[in-house]
Amino acid sequence: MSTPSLPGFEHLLDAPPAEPRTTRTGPSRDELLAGLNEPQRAAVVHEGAPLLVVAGAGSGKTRVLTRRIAWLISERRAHPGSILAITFTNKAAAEMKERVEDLVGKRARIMWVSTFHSACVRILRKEIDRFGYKSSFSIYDAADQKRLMSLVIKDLDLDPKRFQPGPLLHWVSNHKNELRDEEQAAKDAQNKLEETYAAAYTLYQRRLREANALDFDDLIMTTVQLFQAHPDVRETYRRRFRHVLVDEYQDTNHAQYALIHQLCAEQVDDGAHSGGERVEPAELMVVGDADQSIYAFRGANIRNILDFEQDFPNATSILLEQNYRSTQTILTAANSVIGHNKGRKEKRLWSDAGDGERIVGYVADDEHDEARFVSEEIDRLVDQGVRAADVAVFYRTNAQSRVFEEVFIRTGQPYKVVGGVRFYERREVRDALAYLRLLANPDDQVSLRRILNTPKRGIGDRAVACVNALAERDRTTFWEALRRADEAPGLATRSLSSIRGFVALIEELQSMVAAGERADVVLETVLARSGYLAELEESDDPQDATRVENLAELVAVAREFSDDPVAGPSADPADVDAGTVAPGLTDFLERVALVADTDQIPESPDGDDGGVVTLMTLHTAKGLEFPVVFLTGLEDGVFPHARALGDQTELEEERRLAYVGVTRARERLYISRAVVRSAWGAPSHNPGSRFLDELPVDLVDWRRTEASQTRWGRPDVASSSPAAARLGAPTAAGRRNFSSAALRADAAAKAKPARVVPSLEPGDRVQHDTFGLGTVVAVEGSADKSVASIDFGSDGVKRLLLRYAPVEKL
DNA sequence: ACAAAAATATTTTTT
DNA sequence: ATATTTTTGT
Repeated sequence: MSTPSLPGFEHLLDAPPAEPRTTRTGPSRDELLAGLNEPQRAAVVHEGAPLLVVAGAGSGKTRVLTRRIAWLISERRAHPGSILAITFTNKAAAEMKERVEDLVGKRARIMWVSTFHSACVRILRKEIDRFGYKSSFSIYDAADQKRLMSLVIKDLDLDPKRFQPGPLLHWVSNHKNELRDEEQAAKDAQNKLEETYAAAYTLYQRRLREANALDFDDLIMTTVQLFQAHPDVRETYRRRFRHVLVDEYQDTNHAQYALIHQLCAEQVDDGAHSGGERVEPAELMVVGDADQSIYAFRGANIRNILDFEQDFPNATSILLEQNYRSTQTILTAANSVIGHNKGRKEKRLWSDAGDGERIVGYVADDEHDEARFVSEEIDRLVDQGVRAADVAVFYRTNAQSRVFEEVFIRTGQPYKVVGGVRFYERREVRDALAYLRLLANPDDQVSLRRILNTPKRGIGDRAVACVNALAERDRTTFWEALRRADEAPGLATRSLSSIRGFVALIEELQSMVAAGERADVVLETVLARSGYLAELEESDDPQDATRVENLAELVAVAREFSDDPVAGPSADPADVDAGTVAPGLTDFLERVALVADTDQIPESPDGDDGGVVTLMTLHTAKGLEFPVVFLTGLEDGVFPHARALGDQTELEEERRLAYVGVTRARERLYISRAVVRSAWGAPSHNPGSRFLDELPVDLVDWRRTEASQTRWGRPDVASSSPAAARLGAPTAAGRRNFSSAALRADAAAKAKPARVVPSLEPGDRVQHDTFGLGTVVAVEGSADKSVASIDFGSDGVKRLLLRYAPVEKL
């Protein structure tokens, strides 16, 4: 047969397919099917037609997925490199990979197990040059998008009152999820307003392109477009992936659906010459549960799972209803709540684990009272021998975590907030990353402008405007214009020399990256040489101290990453496996962009200290399970969220969220609400959540009800009553600086020996790429750590790290 | 150009 | 109530 190039594993084509170890080092048939019930087994061994597995909560779908992959590899002799498994989070991907590896060994490593986004990035890094992007493209997250859109609004002179970045981006995102590009949006505009939106979309895309950047939604849409525009590329991947598995299928959006379809659907013969022989489509298995679809707000289309059988003709489906996680009490409650949704396919979870404990309910005076109840209850449970790590507290919105944190800090209960104020969204972290991104992609305008004057180096709005004018006049990038700032009309000399300093800094750092330096070393150098760290360290603001700690942690993350030989996701795993590709700066940035959760992962069960209590939103909780769960804030307006109250569709999504929450619990479930809750500023009085009424009455043991409370706003005479709190006596809470494990930045990062470190002595004349001619004043340090002070005349005396500085001895 | 003061948005949920 | 953005003052 003719062998078209399969990216990244040409070497495999030469080797005989049956490696000796496939004979019988792997698990036996029986091992792979052990402990599975009938439908689970059927799913594992299914062959051929597309398969939909409808997996109720706790029905062991992860097990089915991992066993199936192992089965494909060891029983059906599928090459691991021909398997693509899509999960919802990177964490889930890592876990799945690990479990499969446990079953079939190291060769599992070259499978593609990742999120849609990671998989697309991997494809795009390799192929996007066909669309005129550079492979070093940046990935813009929500904050970058917002910044860029703000610029667009300004450029288009739109009324900032009527056109705000948030709603605009939401609109754009919807279009991208539906695979509608800016041209189509413009064509479809029905009225003036939509025309304006489309115009913003168009300019936004142009700016992204100029910045050689893609936003989250682009990652998927662009991959789909790539496959459309270049059938040969699509064929490459169609041939490559013989088995495609998609988890959480109910949360896929249209673009993701289209991608799967491109890879797995029967090829419609367009009559034309597609060159080679037809490829059998990949075997597809999707797993999901329509009742757990909770991401419609970001474009997930529940129809993808409901219509699976139409979309993929002759598909079969398998239903998993037996639950291995929870007590029957919890399942009955869950079934009862979700049963209030209309038009769903009936599905009743059952368990043979017995009834277990009744659900405990509590009506609190206010959110503090609720938190206190939770905290005291956890104390009691711990006394009874429950481990703190087995307990989770769920809430609807991130803001609600605060009260719990306050109480836990006061009582000394160790806890961990998953998600929330994300590490990677802190200002200092974003600043540091902006430097790195600029180094990887000099066209990245958003990052460039973010750090241009951070720390303050005297490059103000005026200077930026001048440079920008130059860039526009000469149709170059902003960065290019910066480098040629001396040609910019109207630029103050002062600003010019600042800019030169900045350019020199970046260029030196770039040379470090070009030399293949480790991400952590680059990062440390950035922090030191930019003066960013120094500025924070000199400040008296106590917040800046935690910022320094956060940066130290970032360095630690980078170091850990650089030490991990299999970390690089952008490289093809086949390459990584061959040991040729070490994780680089780009890989690190990718990890950071695509992984939402660093503080993530609730404590692993090891250790003997009982671990920590986990706090998270209901959305984050999806896919997890805990022996004890507290479901808090069950009030109309909070959960279900106020915005959903008027809309039947949204209300049903909230109900599914409740269903997800309830089914996370294994043994004990607590539900609570507060009569009064203070939402940004003023307190508000919320009625109980309608979901509470949907629970079977006899399943809930109400410890305290509204009726048992005192009438006229005078609860028990305790110092902690709301009344007392209102009159001064502000709790000593103050500001909480819940810094995560402070990692000392005992720098001393060993640097690799570099090649040509010019040996200089005071008095030597040198040539610098940016500053021109200079005279060496002093040299400190030795070998590759040497720093020279060089007088560049009008540009002043610079201290340069010789290993990276673009200087030449004359 | 920068710091301080004032206005303004922000609270849905995330890759 | 807090964080961020914009305006004002030096």
